[in-house]
Amino acid sequence: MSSTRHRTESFVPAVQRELERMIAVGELKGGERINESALAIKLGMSRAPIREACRSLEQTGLLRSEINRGFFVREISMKEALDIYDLRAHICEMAGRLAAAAVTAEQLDEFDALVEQMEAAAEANDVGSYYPLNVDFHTRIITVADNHYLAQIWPALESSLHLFRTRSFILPGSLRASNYDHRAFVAAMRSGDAQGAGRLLSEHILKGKARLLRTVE
Amino acid sequence: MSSTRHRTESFVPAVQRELERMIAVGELKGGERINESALAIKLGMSRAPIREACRSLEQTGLLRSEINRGFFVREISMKEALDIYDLRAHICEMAGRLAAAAVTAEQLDEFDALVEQMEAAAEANDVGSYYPLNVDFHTRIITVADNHYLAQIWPALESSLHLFRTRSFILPGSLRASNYDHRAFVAAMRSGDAQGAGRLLSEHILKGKARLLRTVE
DNA sequence: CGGGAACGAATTGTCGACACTTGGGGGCGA
DNA sequence: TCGCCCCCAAGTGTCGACAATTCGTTCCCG
Repeated sequence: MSSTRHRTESFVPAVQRELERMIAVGELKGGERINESALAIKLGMSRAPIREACRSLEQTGLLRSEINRGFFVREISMKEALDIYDLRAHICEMAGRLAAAAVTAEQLDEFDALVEQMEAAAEANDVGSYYPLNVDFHTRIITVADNHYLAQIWPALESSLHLFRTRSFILPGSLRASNYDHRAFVAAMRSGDAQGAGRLLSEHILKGKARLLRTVE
Repeated sequence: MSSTRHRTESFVPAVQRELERMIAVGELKGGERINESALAIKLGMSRAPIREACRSLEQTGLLRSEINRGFFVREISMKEALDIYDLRAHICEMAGRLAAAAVTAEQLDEFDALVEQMEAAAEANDVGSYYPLNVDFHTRIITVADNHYLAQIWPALESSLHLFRTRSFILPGSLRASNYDHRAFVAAMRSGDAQGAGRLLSEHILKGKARLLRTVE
């Protein structure tokens, strides 16, 4: 992105990641407009790759576009956040089921390792460590499920929740409970209980939804 | 798109629709490369909006991009096609359930009207009429389900099947059977049986998958 | 003192140009 | 004859520019 590395990787994916990061971290807030020129200068490139990246993110639901006004960080209503949880839960039922049927012994060990890491983070109430591990855990399930289109739509559901400041909804006390679910899910996979694994994972998401609802009241 | 209508609608959505059409109709075939310059000339515009539209379609899964080689129409393997059916079926279970719970009397009548139109097309073995009606029917279910993210991911699943020449898989005889499912689904919605509606819709998709499988053997 | 039109700055949507990369064909050596 | 390398055409990735549009502000009129 700096200067003279030519044509070995397109700018577009980099911009895409950068925008996702800015949104996830809160540098860009819901409803805010993307200033293409300013971002282009900041990243040391022209507006063309910026706009292409924005088009991508528009399709994933992170941005929206208004004619002649450019791209805006999408704002997500409470209803939409709950919509996402419902859909994620339903999709996870399938993902968990497929993953349980396809998971290998090595993968199971990797899941165990992740759970242990999360356990440590949960004990320390270290949300900053827990969060990415949690994302990794769920992404890995999708990967193991081995359904191309499942993997394709997952990022949209995952990243859109960033619009809602997900982190603030992870109450310190809930980390342990959340990881308890993970452990149970892995156990179900290990025992070959596909149906159960799917159900557990779905319920796990719905608990997250319930936590969200509780924080609003 | 012609000449001097300025800035009342962006070119990008138009290009997007045009590319989708070309793919659906078969003017662009799986694996084929999008020649940006040629398409730009053909549509009477520069390459910028073309590329932005391609980025969008890349995200939806209709195109893929290779560094320094541009955009290609995505090819879809048999496994991926079956993946889509599985995912569609699972998602439709939810969509049907939600739709049944939210549908209004007027909407039910609209569904009935659609079913009648499809019935006529089925009787006449007119796949060309049946197909868009069928797409409309399912899209409408998603709309009625009223889950924003459900509606967002649906087009990707819907359009990706175009890559597989869906039409050829609609065997003449299957139109009636397919519409029989539609009728049963609407009936379930009307009777307020949300669970049943979801199940019926899911099974309806799985029958499509089964038909696809049968055509290969 | 308030509302609205008109001006100007800021920003988007699109364009044409250019450097670089890729793929293919012809020529050269073996 | 076969294989390799070089060169060239085709085409992408990115850039800078420009017209059209939006937004904020000022100014005018009531």
